[in-house]
Amino acid sequence: MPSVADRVADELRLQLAEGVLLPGARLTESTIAEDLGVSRNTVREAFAELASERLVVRHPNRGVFVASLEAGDIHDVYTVRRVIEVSAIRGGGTPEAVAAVREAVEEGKVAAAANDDEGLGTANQHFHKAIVALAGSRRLNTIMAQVLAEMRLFFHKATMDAHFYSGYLKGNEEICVALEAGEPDRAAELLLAYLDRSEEKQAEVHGE
Amino acid sequence: MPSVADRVADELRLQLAEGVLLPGARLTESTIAEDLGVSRNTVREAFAELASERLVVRHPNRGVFVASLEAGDIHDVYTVRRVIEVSAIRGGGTPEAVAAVREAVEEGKVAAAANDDEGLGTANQHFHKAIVALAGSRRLNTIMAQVLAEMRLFFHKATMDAHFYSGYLKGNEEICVALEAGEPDRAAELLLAYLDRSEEKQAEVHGE
DNA sequence: ATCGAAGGATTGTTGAACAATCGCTAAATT
DNA sequence: AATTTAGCGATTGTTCAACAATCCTTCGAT
Repeated sequence: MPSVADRVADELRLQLAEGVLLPGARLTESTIAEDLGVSRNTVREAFAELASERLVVRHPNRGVFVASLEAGDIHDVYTVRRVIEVSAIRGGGTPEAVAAVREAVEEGKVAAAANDDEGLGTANQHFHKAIVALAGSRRLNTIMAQVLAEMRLFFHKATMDAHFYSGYLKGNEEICVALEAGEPDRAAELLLAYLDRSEEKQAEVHGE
Repeated sequence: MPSVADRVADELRLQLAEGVLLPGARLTESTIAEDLGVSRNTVREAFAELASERLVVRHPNRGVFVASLEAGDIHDVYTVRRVIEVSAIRGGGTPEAVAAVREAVEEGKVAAAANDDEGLGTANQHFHKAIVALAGSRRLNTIMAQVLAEMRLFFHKATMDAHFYSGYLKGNEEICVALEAGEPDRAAELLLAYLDRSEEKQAEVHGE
């Protein structure tokens, strides 16, 4: 039974992920409390949760705002991803963990066949989540989950075209094959190149 | 102007770091509110902050308890450290960042000369913080800070002897030298060995 | 001894209140 | 006219008091 504060946080997370709440938007305690039919205090607890995930930033005495990533933040996020994902993949991982990676790749193929852009995006996230899971660390998994949630925030502004995603799809397949072939170092190289390309694209789309 | 909730969180963090509050101990909202002269609601917000840092765990409807690391958690924490620290040191880092590593090493020497065990411990933490800072990522820095805070929690139970720390001291010096010599890969090897040794020791001290 | 039913304590949540602070507007000063 | 100042309104930060929900324990019944 999740607490009310958790449900509020979930609802807000959803709205953030779906782009209902755009970066920079202000979240007023009272209106959210009314909208969701909860107390202001409960909203406050939810805010604390979201703030700890960097999805939202608190300006003391001014309110909380949907986090918006600056150019520097994009590089920072990709630095984290390079460090974590590349290390995780270098370790190889258990057969089950590798199977999960494969599963994410297939999920992407299905979405691509169905022309489901939304599904392609989530499949891609599942792929990277599975990559990190190779390390078998609970803490790394949650760290990665937070980074991915943070990235979803500006994916909306950057709404990349379908070709972009299908490019990812092919790359993921290659990485997965290298992994399955027992060549984690090669997989790591491919992943690294992928991340560099992705960051470049993001920086480009995100302006200046 | 830190908010009251922040100050409460700071105070609790302090007590956690100093071992006033031992792992597994229960934190009752009302008593803490009284002790610190704040509202129960404010204590609640502080708890949310600490929980997000894993210093404390919430058992729904039961209360919050000082986090206590199980054997599995120790391995997990060291996995995170291996991934982040080794990657960070492999990148080499800017001269200023390397200088910060050197500074932490010297800090340790001073503490050792003064027979200051406490100081030796914090110098060691500064060293690893500086290692991660080589990557130049704000996010990685805060992640590392949290991991170190988490580790401080069970350092008390494990109160390692002075010889243990002085062994660290020598290792840190070697790593630093390798870094300064422009051999980050060798530094990474040393660091990795260090972390493995450290984990082993921790697991040993922590029982079973 | 086992099981189950009160009882007490603590958390989860609400609602209302008030001080502190911020941003804005309009008046006042130069 | 431009800039400073003063005041106003709105929102946050914090407290307090209450109550429902939940858990742990104790006590009693079988």
